[in-house]
Amino acid sequence: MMTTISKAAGAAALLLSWYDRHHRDLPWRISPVMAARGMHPDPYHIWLSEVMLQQTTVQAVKAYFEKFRRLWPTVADLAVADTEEVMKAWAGLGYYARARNLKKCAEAVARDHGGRFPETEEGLKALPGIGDYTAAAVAAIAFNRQSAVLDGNVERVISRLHAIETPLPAAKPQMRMLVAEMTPQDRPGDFAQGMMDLGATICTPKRPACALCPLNDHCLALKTADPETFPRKAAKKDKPLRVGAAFVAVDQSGAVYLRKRAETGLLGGMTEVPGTAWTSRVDGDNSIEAKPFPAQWHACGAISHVFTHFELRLSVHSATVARSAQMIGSGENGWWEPAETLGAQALPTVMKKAIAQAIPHAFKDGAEPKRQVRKTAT
DNA sequence: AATGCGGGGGC
DNA sequence: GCCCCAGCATT
Repeated sequence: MMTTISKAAGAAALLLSWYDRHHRDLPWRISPVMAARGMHPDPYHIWLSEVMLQQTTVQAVKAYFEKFRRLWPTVADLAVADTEEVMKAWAGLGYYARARNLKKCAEAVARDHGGRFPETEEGLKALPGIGDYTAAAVAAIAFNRQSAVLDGNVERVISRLHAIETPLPAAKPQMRMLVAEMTPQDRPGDFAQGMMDLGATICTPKRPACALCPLNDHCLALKTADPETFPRKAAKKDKPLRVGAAFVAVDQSGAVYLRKRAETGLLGGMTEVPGTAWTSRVDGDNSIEAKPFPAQWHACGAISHVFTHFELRLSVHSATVARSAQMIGSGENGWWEPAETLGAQALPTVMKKAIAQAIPHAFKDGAEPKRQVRKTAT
């Protein structure tokens, strides 16, 4: 047992040394050099970046992080922000429950904790949108706590170091124990970030650069097996296909008719154009009752979009509609959005695709997804 | 323990 | 195409 502990401590020292030399420069990060001069990370920045980084790449997060920091410089600013403005700023980043919980969390910190984040894992995890990973990461990075930080990168590194045969997610408790054993009392935050940087740049899913790895002499998978085959994972299910129709109504000024989706579920709280339900049946056609206005609707192709658990194909229809036109059905909570401000709405990517399909120049400055030229929805 | 929940980049 | 990404909430 003592041998195991010493080995872990030696590996941790190597990892920290590597991090000092090879860490990435990120907008929310205090470099080891600056930390040595007494600089501390802002817990608000660490929390904000960690929530954005949940299942999201560093590259995608950078611009959003800067935008949020500019719009809401402190957690108090975010706590009093308009939720709709937060959804607009988050649009395109995905997993929109994160944005709703981000706002709730900021409110809870302001209301229940005097505007300061709790410094313990337990206290952090009690907040909306903060789970095992984020609580440990914020505690370690922002508050120098010796927390075991386990994300997808660390899972890969640990599974290879120990050649863990148990597939994920069953192996997580064992991995967490091994990370806890390896996490140093000194600089736990840098250790966590170092492990994640290692997983992102050296210990990669495909073709890991083992020759450059500071831990290669400790890696059981490298000695006895093929590191690339770790971590073991349960087989994943196939994605079903769903189909539907979307209706892009444009008035004489170029404004587009939009409406708000339900607060919960898929794309919860985000903005959309009217459309049919998305069904798994390819034969049915319920597009008639979903048209928002009586008009000369004309089919203008289809778009395809892949979500986490299904693929969607939407046939897109467009029409020019007088703003005074009689609506079909009732209970619509929609509005006419001017063309100039379309790009600033809380439109998820699939909706931008649909609008761009109907109005090729609807979005300027690269906000426009690639126009898809598919002719049918099947 | 399993499922729902976005979007983009790498290969 | 497939895989993965600094996961969380809910059942």
